[in-house]
Amino acid sequence: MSTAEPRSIEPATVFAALGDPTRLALVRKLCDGQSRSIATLAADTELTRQAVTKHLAVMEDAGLVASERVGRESRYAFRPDAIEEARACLDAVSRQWDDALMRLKRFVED
Amino acid sequence: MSTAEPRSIEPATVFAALGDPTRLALVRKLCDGQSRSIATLAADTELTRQAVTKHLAVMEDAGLVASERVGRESRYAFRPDAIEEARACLDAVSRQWDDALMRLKRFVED
DNA sequence: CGAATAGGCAACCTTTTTGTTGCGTTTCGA
DNA sequence: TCGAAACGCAACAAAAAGGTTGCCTATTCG
Repeated sequence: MSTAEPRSIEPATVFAALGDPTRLALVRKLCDGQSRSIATLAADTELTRQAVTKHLAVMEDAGLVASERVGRESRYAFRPDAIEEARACLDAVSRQWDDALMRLKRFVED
Repeated sequence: MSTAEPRSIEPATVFAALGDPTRLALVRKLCDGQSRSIATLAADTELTRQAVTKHLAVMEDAGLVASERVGRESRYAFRPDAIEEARACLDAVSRQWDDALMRLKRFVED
C-alpha cells in the first residue's frame, strides 16, 4: 500500500511531481523498467531514505510510479500513463502555438 | 525587464513552472501567440494582479514566456523553447520505457 | 493639468515542501 | 534464534511557495 491512488491524473500535478531534480532523476532511473527498493534508490542520492520515501510518495500520488510491498522491501516501478498525460498536454500547447504561427504566416503572405 | 534570463533551460525548472494550475492556465492562454498585459491576464483569474505578476516571473525564469514593456503596460508572450525542452525530456523517458518493453517482449518470445 | 490605468517594490503572513532524527516493526539469513 | 536490513510513522524544523496589502511611479487621455 501507500498514500493515495491517482484518482484522475491532473497535468499540473504530474508536472509538479516532475519539477524537482531528485524526482526527475528517479523517473529517469525507473523508466528503464526495473523496479527498485527505497534503499536502493536512496543509495544514489545525497538524501536520507526518508526524504526519498517522501519523494516517492509525491510521485505515486501523481501516478508516475506504483509501489508494491515484497518481503521486507517496498519496490517502486515506473508507470507510463502519467507521462503520456503530460506529453499530451505539451503537445496540445505546441499544436496551438504552431497553428498560431501558421495563421500568422498565411496572413503575412496574403 | 524582469528577473533573470533563462540561460540554460533546466527541464526540472520548466516542469516546476508548469506544475501549478494557475501557471498552466496562463501557458494555455498565451500559446495562442497573442501577447497580453498583466492586468488582462489577471482579469481571468480569482487572484490579484500581484499574484499573477509573481507567477509570470516564475514562468519567465523558466523560459516559458518573455516580457516586454510597452507604454505603461508589460506584455507577456509565449516562448516555445522551454516547452520543446520539456517535450524532449518526456520523449526520452518514453523512449527508454518503450525500449525496456521491447527487450522484455523479445526475451519472453525467446 | 488631473484622474484613472498599469505596474513595480517591499513587507508580511500562511501553508506547503523538503528534509532530518528517533523509534518501533517486520523480514531475512547466518 | 538473533542481529542486521528495510520500512513505516511521527514529530520537528527550516525554507520556499503562494498570496495579500499598501504605497509610490509612470502613462494615457479627457
